[in-house]
Amino acid sequence: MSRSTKQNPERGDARTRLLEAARDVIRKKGFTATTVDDLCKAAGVTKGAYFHHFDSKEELGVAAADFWAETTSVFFASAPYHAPDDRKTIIEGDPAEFTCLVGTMTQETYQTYPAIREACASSIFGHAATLEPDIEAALRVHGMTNVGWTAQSLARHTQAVLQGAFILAKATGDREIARESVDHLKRYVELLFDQGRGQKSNLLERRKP
Amino acid sequence: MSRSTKQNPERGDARTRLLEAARDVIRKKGFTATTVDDLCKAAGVTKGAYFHHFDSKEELGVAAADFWAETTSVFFASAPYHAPDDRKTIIEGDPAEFTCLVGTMTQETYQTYPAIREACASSIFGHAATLEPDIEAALRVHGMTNVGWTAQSLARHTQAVLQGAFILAKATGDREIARESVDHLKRYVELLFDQGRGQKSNLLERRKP
DNA sequence: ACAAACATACCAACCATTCGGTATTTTAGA
DNA sequence: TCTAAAATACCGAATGGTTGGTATGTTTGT
Repeated sequence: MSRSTKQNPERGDARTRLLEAARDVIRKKGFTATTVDDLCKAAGVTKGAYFHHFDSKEELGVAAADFWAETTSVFFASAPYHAPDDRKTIIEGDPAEFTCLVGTMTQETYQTYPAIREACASSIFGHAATLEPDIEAALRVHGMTNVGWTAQSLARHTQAVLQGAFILAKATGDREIARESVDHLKRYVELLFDQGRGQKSNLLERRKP
Repeated sequence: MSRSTKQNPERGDARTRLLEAARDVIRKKGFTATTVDDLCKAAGVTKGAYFHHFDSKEELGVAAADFWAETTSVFFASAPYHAPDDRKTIIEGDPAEFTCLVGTMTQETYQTYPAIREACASSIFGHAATLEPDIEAALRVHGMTNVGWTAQSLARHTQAVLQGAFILAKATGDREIARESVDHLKRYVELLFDQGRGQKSNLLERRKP
């Protein structure tokens, strides 16, 4: 993929560097406020290179959302909470990693750039979907059925909390407030499964280890 | 406040109409993508009137955030869940009302327009603060102490959930998904207070250092 | 040689803001 | 109360910098 040269070892990487620049700059300034020149400067690339790789700014937005989905999927897959053995571990991890590009872009593009909105939605709900098996496994482990909510909706709720937590963090400039929301989410999940355990022992006398 | 005329009964209302236009247009397109012309057209006002009332676009952003805080405070104060009665009623109300202007603007302006970010933060946390007395009252009613969380953090968490829920709604184009997140939040609050009621001594034992 | 990857110069549309001017209301003095 | 002047509200064409995009040339690997 990379076409490096003796003179310029960066050559051939323009596309990737532009996507990384998009990830960083758009999260700070937003999609609309980020100009093509901003991206070129941040990536150390000329406009010619930019429009060689992306036909329009919209196309870059879509590519950036896809890039985000791919790169953070790697993070998701290797995250400790992806070990499907206990419900407490579902929400572990560093919330700073969730300064979500696609959440930011969604707000700006949902009415104006349908293609970008769609790519963002895929990323958000793709991530949510990776949590579902864990939640379902936890439900099974605790023998919980008919709980009044679905694994899918809880998985999506975690995404909502993270997105919202980051808005509060941006509003204050302090990420601690985001962690507090994540703590509430964690407590919620614990209560959900504690309640499940209690109900089960009530119904089935003794619970299994 | 209104300075109506025989010829033009709308005269004197330009400022208010611009703020209403800002509320509506910015929520759809975002702050940066919304041009001054957009606002003038939506408000039925000329550029001259716009810059008579607002020295800059940034100033309008601040004014719009303040306007939002004022107008939605009225809604908050009259909302049914503001009766400090029972915990279940805390989250009632129409989530569609929370298509939050200040949440949207926060994402776009937190790095580029500190004044707007500040006004948005005031609105968000001002609303959160109105929930605190209710939560504290509910804690008192249930005789709960040392619960490991504060009324402030729970109040802020509700704002986070609402903000996040709306991002998901924008991503899907379906507001039902927002309601699901609010349902999870409601369930969380119920569990918090159920636990307080059912196992008060147990809770105190476990949490005490 | 050929195509992909990049560079440079340029442009037309757009956008926030300015500014000279008019209409209307309020204020202050006689 | 009447009036002149000051203040406020509004108008809309002009401006100048910015922006996404283009046209065209150059370099590089195969």
